[in-house]
Amino acid sequence: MNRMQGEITISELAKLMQVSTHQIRYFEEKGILDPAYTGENQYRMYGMHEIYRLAHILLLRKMGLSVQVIQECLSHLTAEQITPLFHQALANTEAEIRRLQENKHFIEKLLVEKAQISDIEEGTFTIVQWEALPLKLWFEMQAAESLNVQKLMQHQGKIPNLFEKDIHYVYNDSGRVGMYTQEGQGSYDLLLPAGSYVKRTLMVQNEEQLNAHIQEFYAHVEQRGYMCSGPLLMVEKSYLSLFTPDQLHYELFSYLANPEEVHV
DNA sequence: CTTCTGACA
DNA sequence: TGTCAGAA
Repeated sequence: MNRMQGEITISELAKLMQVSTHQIRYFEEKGILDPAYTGENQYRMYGMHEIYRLAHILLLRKMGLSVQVIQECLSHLTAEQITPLFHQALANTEAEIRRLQENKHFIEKLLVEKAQISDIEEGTFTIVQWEALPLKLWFEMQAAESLNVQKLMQHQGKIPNLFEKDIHYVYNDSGRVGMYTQEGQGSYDLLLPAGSYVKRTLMVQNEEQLNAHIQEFYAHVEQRGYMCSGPLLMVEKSYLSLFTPDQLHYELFSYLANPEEVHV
């Protein structure tokens, strides 16, 4: 009987616009959406005008604008003043899309690598073919050292999403080890040549086991009569521990000069 | 039964 | 942002 033109209650408005009643009251508190009037029992009532207004607020909010800015948009600002805000919103959502794409790629990579773990029996030696592998230097340290907290702190920030990446340890002859990541952006610090490589994948729980496996790798190479030259490459894939708690995943590679003489 | 306000995590 | 209590 008190409905003059078919106004609706806050919960009806909420359902209509797919938001919570709490949110509608919040907008009111922030001074961007007043009810058409408030009725006898203090109920807020809303009409078409408020519905359109709320629709606008929701659009602006989707663009990532703060309630503060929305307030200005809907009151003071001219079309010319609002336009740059939309350009900014466009740039922001493009950035967000890129972020989500990266996220997607990493998840896909995880699943591919997981499948490879299941495929290859632990501890097998294989021969693999590569295209040239460009690597970007992260930092260098002594071969006897390991990647510890201090090293991480010293060289933090240079590599975004470090723990989603394959960390390449390149042990050269001079007793130093270079820490590299795969950076495809054209510029690289080290180019591992295309060709055949002896490969050994392994899982360890601590550094002693890792060192043991490295010795074993050398021994195996020598015993089989492989002619290996160049640095030893060790690839750490820390994210694979997601599948096997307490186990660290590494791959050892060494360039193979005489692949034709090799018998499996 | 619905909404309001205020408080809290 | 969701939830909850107490009141209207």
